[in-house]
Amino acid sequence: MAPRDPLSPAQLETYFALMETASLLQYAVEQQLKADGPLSWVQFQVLAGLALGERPSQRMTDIADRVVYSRSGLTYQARVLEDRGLVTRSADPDDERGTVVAVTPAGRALVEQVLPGHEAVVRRVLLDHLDAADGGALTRLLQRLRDRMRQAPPRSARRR
Amino acid sequence: MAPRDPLSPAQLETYFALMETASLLQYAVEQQLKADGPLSWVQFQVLAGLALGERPSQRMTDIADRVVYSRSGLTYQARVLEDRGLVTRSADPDDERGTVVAVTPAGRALVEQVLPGHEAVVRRVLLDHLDAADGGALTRLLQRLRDRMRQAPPRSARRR
DNA sequence: TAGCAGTGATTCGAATTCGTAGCAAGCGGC
DNA sequence: GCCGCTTGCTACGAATTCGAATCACTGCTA
Repeated sequence: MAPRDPLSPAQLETYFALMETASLLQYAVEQQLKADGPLSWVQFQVLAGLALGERPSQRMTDIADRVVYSRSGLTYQARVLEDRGLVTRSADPDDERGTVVAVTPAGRALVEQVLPGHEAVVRRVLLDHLDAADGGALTRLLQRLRDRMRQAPPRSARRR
Repeated sequence: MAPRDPLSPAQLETYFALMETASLLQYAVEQQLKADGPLSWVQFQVLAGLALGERPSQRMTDIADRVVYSRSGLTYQARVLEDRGLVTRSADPDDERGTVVAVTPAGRALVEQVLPGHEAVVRRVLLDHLDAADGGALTRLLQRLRDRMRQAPPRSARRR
């Protein structure tokens, strides 16, 4: 990690404003998820990724990388979600080491249940402060940043 | 929380891209802070806010709101930082209920020690992907969002 | 095809995070 | 000046989070 010149105040501000905005938004949606689910933020991310995404079942490590979480932490959460009947875990037929997590109908139903209130919070806290042009610009910038960051080895790739 | 229409895919993408970008960036800087401090993300935020900001001593609740953290969680972290000699805690002379946290010289030294490597990570993961125009646009948008979100009652204001 | 490094997941223990309850001090109305 | 309510912080218990160690299975290579 070769240190170069210090960051300018404007650069530091980009960084801090990003982290601060995300923290405030996350706290706001967590309140809603707890009240309407209850679901934690990570539980919502896991469930929503399965229920709303392309693939209704995914492997543990893929989920952990998607939500930027430790694999052991995801094991814990997967058990919690399974105990609540929101997902199932089964051995991957293609690779006996792997575990495939799949949403259940109850899991889908819970996502549908919390989603309207969730979207309302996102609208109120985030989207209502962006007009169409700003929203588009912000989304493009963030998408590009996310895609670049995803180029790096995922969290699960740490040495052992 | 009156639900209105569902969000468009583009709107959902704004939301998820923001949260995902922040998560990836946070994970990256946490690795550096752990290696060079060691400091956790919240510890760094607390210390850096005191060492680099305007006010080198702040009240517990103000710090908790600034870093979007629970007050009891901040009590724990303040004790940890105090035990390591990085901050001091003392009664607020103006309000005997209050506790004022102040960085020590050792705390400042530690921030100075981790900062170059920290900035290098921020540069590599975030800033290197933004040219001047994009960085400026992103910063302006995020600053405005953050300021709007800060208009809402802070986390410490929850009912008891 | 036996050996073995690599990968997927879980277990375990330690550290942390949070909400609630409780304590102490301020503040307003009377 | 006193009571009742609020506010600032900490104590406590329960839940969660993480990394390291471990177990099981894959697939490469000699």
